[in-house]
Amino acid sequence: VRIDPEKKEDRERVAQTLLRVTLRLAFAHGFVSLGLREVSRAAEIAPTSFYRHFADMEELGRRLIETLAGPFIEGFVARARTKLPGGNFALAVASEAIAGAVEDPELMRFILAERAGAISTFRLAVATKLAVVSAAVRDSLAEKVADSSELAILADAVVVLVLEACSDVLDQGAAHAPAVTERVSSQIRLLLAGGVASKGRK
Amino acid sequence: VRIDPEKKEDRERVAQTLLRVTLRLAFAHGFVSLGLREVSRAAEIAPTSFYRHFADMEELGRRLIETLAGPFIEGFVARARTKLPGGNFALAVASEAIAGAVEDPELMRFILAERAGAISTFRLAVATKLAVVSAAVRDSLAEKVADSSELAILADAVVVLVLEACSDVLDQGAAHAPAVTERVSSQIRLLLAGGVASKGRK
DNA sequence: TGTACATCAGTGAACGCGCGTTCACTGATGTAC
DNA sequence: TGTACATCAGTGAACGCGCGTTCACTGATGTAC
Repeated sequence: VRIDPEKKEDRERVAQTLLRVTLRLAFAHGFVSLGLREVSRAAEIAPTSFYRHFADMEELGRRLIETLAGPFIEGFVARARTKLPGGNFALAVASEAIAGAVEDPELMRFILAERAGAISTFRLAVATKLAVVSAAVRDSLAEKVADSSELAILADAVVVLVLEACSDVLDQGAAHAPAVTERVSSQIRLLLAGGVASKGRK
Repeated sequence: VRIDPEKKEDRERVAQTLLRVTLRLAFAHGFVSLGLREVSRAAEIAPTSFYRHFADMEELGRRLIETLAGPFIEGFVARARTKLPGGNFALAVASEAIAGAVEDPELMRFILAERAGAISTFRLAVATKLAVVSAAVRDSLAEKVADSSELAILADAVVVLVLEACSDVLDQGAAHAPAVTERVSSQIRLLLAGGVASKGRK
C-alpha cells in the first residue's frame, strides 16, 4: 500500500500549519507555556488530531528547529555567499540575518529564545544549526587570519554579535534595521581589524 | 500599628524561599512554564499562602529581576572595579561574570533566558540591569578610545561576548570556566585592539 | 470492471487531574487605654 | 496590669475550568484479484 501524493500534501499542510501557529503563539508567550490544545485550537483542528502529526509538544518543538529554523539559518548563509566574491562575508551574513529577522520575526524570536532557554535539548539543537554559520564565517576568514585558534574565536564572536543585532531589530522594529546593521558592521569591522592586526604582530 | 521586625524577617524569609525555589524550577523547565501551585509546593507553603507575598507569577518574576538579578549583576561589576587600577576592566568583568555563573548557575540561566525570552517586559527589565555593565565598560574605555560612538558599540559588544561566555560555562560545566575565560578574554582583546587601532588611524 | 479489504487523517465523548482563585477561619503578635 | 481590639501570615475546603490522553468511530482513498 503506497501513499497517495495528494493525501501526503494535505497531511504536510496541516503539520506546517501547526508549526506556524506554534511560532505565532510562542512569539507572545514563549514556547514552553504552550499546550497541545491551545495550538490545535489556533490551527483549527480537534485536539485529538494533533496526535496524527506529533507525539507531543516537545516533538513539535524539535521539528520546528529541524524543518524551519535549520533551513532559515542555512538560507541566510547561502544568500551571504552569493554576495561574494569581492565583499566581506561576515558583514554579508550580518545583513542577511537581519533581513531574515525582519522577514520572519516569529521564527527569529524562537531561535533566539530557545538558544538561551531552559530546555537543554533545544539549546543544543539550535547551537548545532548555528554552528553552520560559525563554520562559514571561519572559512571566509581563513586567508586573512593565520592563527587557526584565533580564527575560531573570531568567527564565534561574529555569530554572537549578529544574533544580538537580530534581537535588537526584533525589539526596536524593522525601521531600525539599517541602524542596527550599521552598528553590528562596525563591531565586526573592529573585531576583524584586531584579528588582522594580531596576525601582523607575528 | 507598627510592624514587628522579627515578623518582618519571617515574612521576608518566605518570600526569598519562593524566589529561590522558582529559580531552581525554572532552571529545569523555564520560568513561563511554572505555576503558582508548583512553586508553592516546592517552597512548602499552601498555595493560598502564595498570595501573601505576590499577586501572581508575573510579579514574582519581576521581583526576581529586581531583587536578585540586579544586585547579582551590580555585584560582579563592583568586584571587577576592585581589581583596578592596573588591569583591563573589560577582562575583569568577564572573569567576574563567569565566576558569578559558576557560583549561581540558576540565577545566571534565568538572566540569560529572560534576556532573550518571549516576555517583553522581562527582556526590557533584564536589559536595563545589564546596561549598568555596558556603561561601566564604556567608562573604562573612555581614555583608550577617542570616538564616543565607537566607544558605545565596543562596550556593548564586550557585554554580549561576556554573556555568551557565561552561557557556555553553564552548558559545559564549571570545570571549563578557565578555558571559557581565556577564550572570551581573547575575543575582548581582539575587539579592543581593533578599537585602539582605529583610533590610531585618525 | 466490480467487490472485498486495508490504511489513515480527523473527530466527539469522556476520563481523571492539576490549575488559579475565593472564602472564612486560626492564632500569634502588637496597640490602646 | 489587664482587657478589648487590630493586624496579618498561613491555611483547608471548595469552585469551575482547561488540560493531556484514550477510545471507538467515520469516511475518503488505495490495493488485490
